[in-house]
Parts: sequence; structure tokens; C-alpha cells
Amino acid sequence: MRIGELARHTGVSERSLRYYETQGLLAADRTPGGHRDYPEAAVDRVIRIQELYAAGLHSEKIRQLLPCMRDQDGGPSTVATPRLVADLTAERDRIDRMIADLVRSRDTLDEVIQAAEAG
Amino acid sequence: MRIGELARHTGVSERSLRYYETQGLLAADRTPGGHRDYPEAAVDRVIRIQELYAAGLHSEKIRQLLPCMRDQDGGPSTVATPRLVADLTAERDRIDRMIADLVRSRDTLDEVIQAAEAG
DNA sequence: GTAGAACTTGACACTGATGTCAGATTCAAG
DNA sequence: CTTGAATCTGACATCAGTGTCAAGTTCTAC
Repeated sequence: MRIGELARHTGVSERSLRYYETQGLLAADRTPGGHRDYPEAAVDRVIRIQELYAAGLHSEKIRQLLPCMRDQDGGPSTVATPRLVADLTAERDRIDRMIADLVRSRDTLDEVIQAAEAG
Repeated sequence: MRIGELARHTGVSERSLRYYETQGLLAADRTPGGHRDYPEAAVDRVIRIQELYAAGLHSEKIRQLLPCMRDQDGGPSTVATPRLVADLTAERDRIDRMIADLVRSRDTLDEVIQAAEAG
């Protein structure tokens, strides 16, 4: 799969896909001419990466995390080191707080929206 | 209440509190010498503002939204215009998607953490 | 082989809330 | 008063992913 197709399938820009590669998050084979050639599994991986970015993780953490994730191919996965587990636990808690904040904001918006629709 | 105390009570930096003022989000009385003097209700308001920023709303949207929120004092609140309601509904849906993404990321982290603790 | 679409690398810009620093002023307590 | 803590304004930096443009190369279909 070429980069344009992958971009279309994931909704992630080509620019970002190339950036992910420089960050060591997404490998690609190359055609003889140098064009990137992605496997099918790249679609799921890119979506995961995008989600983790949205969750506020930085490239480095994602890079450490990815090999520990259960692969869609069912391939072998590395086990996280204690240090990484500690980091990820902190991230997990941060995400929990973020979710709680978002729910409160959503409730705030709902309240205003409903007040307007009722008025 | 002075800015330092407000910062301590809300966990938001003085820098940010001054910035909120420039954005029209947070008004303050002034002492004769020019120091800001906040009412008690500012604490709740700042926390709300912070949550809305965290939810990805920009200053302008928050500025439009704030007068429509039910005030902690139970004071009168403006009703959102149809245009604003449309905007807020879009934001609400975006936040919903964001929450769903975060939950997926949290699950991903949990999976890796649990795999490490089991291993 | 040729035209046009797709891809390559590299560089620069931007966003927008927040950190930080400097120099001046005000406040509060002794 | 005086002194030190707190606050003021203004300016500049930062972060990190992403947008965008340029000039050149490769791919694909006719």
C-alpha cells in the first residue's frame, strides 16, 4: 500500500505518516525507486498511533509502547519493563483525569444547549 | 482574593490567569494600586475555563459560552443563540469522539500494563 | 516514450496556551 | 519609614505535531 492510500484509509495526512516514520513509529518497505510500501497492518497501527497522540502521549512514549502492544497479526509482543510500566501507569491515570474533565465539559455544553432548546 | 491565592486555589498559574483576562474570560476588580482583586466565584470559573481548554475549546468559544453557563451564584444567565448552539453541538460531538479515543487508549495501556504484571 | 499523477526530501511557518525573565510598582507588617 | 513579598506590564521563548511549498524523481497507463 502506498502512502496516499494509507492516508486515505486512516484519515491521517501523508505529512504525518512521514513524520511517524522519522519518530520510529511506523516502518515501511521501499520500492526500487524509493517509494514507501506499507503492509495492510499499517492501517490499524496508524489509527492506534493517532489515538495515542490524541491521548497526549509523546512520540517517545508511543515508540516504547508500540512493541508491547498485542499485534493485529497476533505476532509476538515485547513485555514492558518495570520502568515503562510505571510511566504508562502515570499516563493511564492522567488519561483518566482527562476523561473526567471531558465528561464535565460535555455536561456543561449539554446544559447550555438544552437550556437554549428549551428557551 | 489576589491572583496568587487564586492561582493556589485553582492550580492554574498566575500567567494563565492574566491571559484569561486578556481573552475576556475572567474579569477582576482592581485595588487602588492596580492589583487584581477576584471574587470568590472566580475559583469555580477558572476551574471551568481550564476544563474547557482541556476539552479543546478555544478562547473565543469559551468567551461566548461563559455567559450562557448557569452561574454558581445562581445569577441570570444568557441563552445561547442558534448559531452558538450549532457550534457547541459540534464541539460536544467532538468531545464525545475524543472521550471514545481516550477510552481506547486507556484500554491499550491497561492491556500492556496487565501483560507486564502477569508476565 | 510520454504525460500526468503520485511520491521523494527538505525547509520553513504556524498554532495558542503557557513558561520565564526583567524592571518597576504596590502591599502589608514590623 | 523600611523592607521584603507580591503584583504589575511587556516581551520573548517554547512545544510538537502538522500544513505547505518547492524542486526533483518515480510510477502507471496509454
